[in-house]
Amino acid sequence: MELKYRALEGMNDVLPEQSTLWHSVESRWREHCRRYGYGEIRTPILETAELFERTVGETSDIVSKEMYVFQRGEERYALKPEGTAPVVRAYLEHGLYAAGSVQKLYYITPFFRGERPQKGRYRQAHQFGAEIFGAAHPLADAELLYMVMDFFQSLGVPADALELRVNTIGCPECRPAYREAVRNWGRDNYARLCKNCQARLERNPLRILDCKECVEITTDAPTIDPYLCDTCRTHFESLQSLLKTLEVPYVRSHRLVRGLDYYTRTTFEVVAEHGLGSQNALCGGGRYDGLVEELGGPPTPALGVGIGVERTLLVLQALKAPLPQPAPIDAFVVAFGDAARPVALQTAIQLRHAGIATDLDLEGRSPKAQMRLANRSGARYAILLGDSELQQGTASVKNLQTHEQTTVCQTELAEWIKSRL
RNA sequence: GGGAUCGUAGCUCAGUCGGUUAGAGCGCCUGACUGUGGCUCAGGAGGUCGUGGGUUCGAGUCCCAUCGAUCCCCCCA
Repeated sequence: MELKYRALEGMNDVLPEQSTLWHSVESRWREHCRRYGYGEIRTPILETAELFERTVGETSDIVSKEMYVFQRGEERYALKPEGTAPVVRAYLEHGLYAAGSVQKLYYITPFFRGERPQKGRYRQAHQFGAEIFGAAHPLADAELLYMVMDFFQSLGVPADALELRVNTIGCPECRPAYREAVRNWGRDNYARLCKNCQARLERNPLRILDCKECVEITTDAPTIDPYLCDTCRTHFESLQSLLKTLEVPYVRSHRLVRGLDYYTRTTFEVVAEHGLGSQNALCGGGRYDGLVEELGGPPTPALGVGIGVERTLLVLQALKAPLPQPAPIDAFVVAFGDAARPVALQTAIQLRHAGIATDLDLEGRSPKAQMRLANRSGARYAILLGDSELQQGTASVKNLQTHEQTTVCQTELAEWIKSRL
């Protein structure tokens, strides 16, 4: 069949078979966040493009070449390319800082990036997010990291299938000096750097550390530790000590600098060994202590995480975890003869009102075909209605597993089935 | 944005050296059984071989272009 319309490149439909899995992971996330004291926030898919240009950064790949932007009238809009900026915007817009103390917000959102699709990377993807506002203490970092690893464990992903990578990238106090140091090192080693990194040198030298092509060369690049200010160093040290106390395994990754401009101090990601191909980061996040103020709010320390839903699903799939099956219906109503068809519909509705998942043939099919449908539906009971049942005000109820058949008064039908499910 | 591989029925795939009317399994529909499913048997529907062009007496098969899918680089969830 030649298709006139198909889903756009990198955009996927989730069919009923798959959506059962989505539901189970989504509800797992909701329950998990509830236990950790989070409230849900939902923000629009569309924001003014400027929000992301200001926060994610004009030079970042996400904004400069992947963001879906369009104009309508005077306003430039963007489909959200990530989850944090809109939440910060909403946090300010609704004065959530006025509630005092710490605010914890979680969400499930689609996001959009115009990249070439590959395994684990799509143009519309979905993200579980969690953000903490107003907590400067490393306790917040530790709790967030623990929560993330705890989430994967609750999904049945064994700890040794994952690697938590943690780093600090300093703050506006101490990072400039480090950035200069990396830049100077880069100038000294200019000829050895790849083309990309030569360009990065002036614009965003820290990203050189993240370059796969230059891995060999950057092993002797300066590390941030000697440059960290007292506050940043203490923060990072106590986070690491807390992780040890909580027995969260992690590795220090000097290369983890992240591609979004708003990060300060703690950055982290979780990579999976199996199931993800080359896009192996399951989640990423960090601290963004300057972002709220940058958007015109009061100085507010904050941090957050984004977990890729599709990638999580791929990892689960690779683990061969048993797929959650959609719950079958409870009853299937079969009409023998045309006179019974309206009664069958009424009966189905009556059972549904009683909370019994019920279906029936909607094509006027033969009894035999209806029985086939009943069998295929997975229903426990077939409710058979024919002339004789209609006359007596009864229904023949057939248990499709045991083949047992009983006559039940139509008025007692719902109760009879309910008590047996 | 660059690259590699792949496009035959709803799905998974055969299809020889270029040769007559396009094949299987699964799934779907009907019947055997006029009011009773699964199993079995019999029959049936379903294809512009992704699309367009070219080579040839002849193209699913060879060539070119194009669209799409998958994966990789880049980047990131």
